[in-house]
Amino acid sequence: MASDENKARRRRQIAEAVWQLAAREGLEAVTLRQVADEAGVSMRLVQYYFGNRTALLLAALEILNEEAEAAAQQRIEALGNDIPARELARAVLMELLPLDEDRRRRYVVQSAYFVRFLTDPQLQEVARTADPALESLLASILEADPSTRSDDAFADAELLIAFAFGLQAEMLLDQLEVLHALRLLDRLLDRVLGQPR
Amino acid sequence: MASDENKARRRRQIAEAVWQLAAREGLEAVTLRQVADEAGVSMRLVQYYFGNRTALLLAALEILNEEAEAAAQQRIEALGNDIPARELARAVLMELLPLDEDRRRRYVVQSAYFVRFLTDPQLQEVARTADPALESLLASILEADPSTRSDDAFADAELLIAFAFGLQAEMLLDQLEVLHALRLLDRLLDRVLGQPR
DNA sequence: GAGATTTTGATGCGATCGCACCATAACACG
DNA sequence: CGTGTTATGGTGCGATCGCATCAAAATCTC
Repeated sequence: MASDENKARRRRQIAEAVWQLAAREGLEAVTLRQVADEAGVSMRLVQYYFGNRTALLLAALEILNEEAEAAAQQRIEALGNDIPARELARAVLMELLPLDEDRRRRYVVQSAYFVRFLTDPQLQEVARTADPALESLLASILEADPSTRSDDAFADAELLIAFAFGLQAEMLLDQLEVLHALRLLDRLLDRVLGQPR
Repeated sequence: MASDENKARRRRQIAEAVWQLAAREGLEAVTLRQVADEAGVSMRLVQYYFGNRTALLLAALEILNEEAEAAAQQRIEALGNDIPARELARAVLMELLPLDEDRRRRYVVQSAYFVRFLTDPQLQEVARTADPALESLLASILEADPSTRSDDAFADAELLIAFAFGLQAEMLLDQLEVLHALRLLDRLLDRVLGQPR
C-alpha cells in the first residue's frame, strides 16, 4: 500500500518539527502541543502517530540519525574513489563538524539528547549502540593509506574522532571559527599521519 | 558580620541540591519544590536566597565553576613544581576527565548547562567568557618544555583541550573506559610533544 | 532582652503539561 | 456505493509548574 510511505512522510514531518523546536528552544520545549503547532497539524495527530511523548522523542532521534547517516554517506561518496586516504579521513571527520546550518541544527539536537542519555537510564542503551561503526570506518581508511605506518590505526581513529567531537562542541558554542577548527584538524592529521608534503 | 559566610554556606547548600538533582534527573527536574526537598529546606527559603528559578540556575552554575577551579588548582599544585612539563600538561588535561564521582557529577551538570547555552541566548555570554584561560595555561606549560619545539604552542593547547573534551563526553556516556582514555591521551601527547622515551 | 535577621507555613493563582475520550471528516477498496 | 480504515478536531481532567501573598515562628546580634 502507498499509505506506508505516506505514514513515513507524516512521521518525518512531525519529527522535523521536533528537531526544529529542540534546536531553537531545547528538548524541554518539545511538548505535544508545540510540536503540533510547529508541524501545522493537530495535537491529536501527533498522539496518533507516536503515542506518548517518550515514544515521540525516541522516534524523532532515530529518524534524525538515519537522515544524518544518509546525508554523510552521500556527501562522502560524492568525493569519488580516487582521493588520497588522508583526504578521505579528513572528509569523514569534517562530517562531524557543524559546517552548515543543517549539521549545526542536527548537532544541537544530538547534544540535547546526549545530555538526556546521561540521566535517563532507559535511553542509555541507544547511545552505546550508535557509534562504534564510525571508528571502524575511519580505521580502515587509515590502514589503506600506504604512506601511513601506524602501529594501531584503530587507536588513531578513536583519537581523531574524540578530537572531532571536542571541536564540534566548541563550534556549537561559537567559541571556534570554522577556519580555525579546520586548521586544528589539519594540524592533528599532520601529527597523526605524518606531514603530507 | 558572620552572617555573610552563613549566607554563602546556605547558598552553597542549596546549590549542591541543584547539582545533585541535575546530575540525577537533568536540569528540567530542578524545580523550586524539588530543590527545597533535596536541600531539606522549605521552598520559601529557596526563593528567599535566589529569587526566581533562572537566578537559581545561574548562581548554581557559578558556584559549581568556582569550586571546580579551586579543586583543580589544588590537585595540580599538589604535584609539586619540579615535575616535567609533559607530566604537568597531562595532569591539566586529566583534570577535564571524569576520573572520580565528584568530577563525573560535575561534568554531567556542566553538560546539561552546555546544552542550555545552545538555546538560551541569555546564558550564551557566560559560556564564552568561561574557558580561554585554560588554553593559555596549557600553552605556557608547553612552551616551558625545552624538549618541545612546537611552532605554535597555543594551537597545540587548543588541540589537546578539544580532544580532552571529546574524551570527557565519551567517558560520560560510558563508551570509554578510564584506562583506555588515558592510553589515548598519552598517544596524543606522544604525537604532539614527541615520544617521551 | 529588644531588635534585626533568617526560616517556615499555608495557600492560592494562572499557566501549562501529558493524556484520554468522543465525535466526525476524508479516503481506500471490494 | 457502502463499509471500514485512516486521519482530524475539540475538549476536559488531574497534576505540576513558577511565583506571590500574608502571617508568624525561630534564631542570631548587640
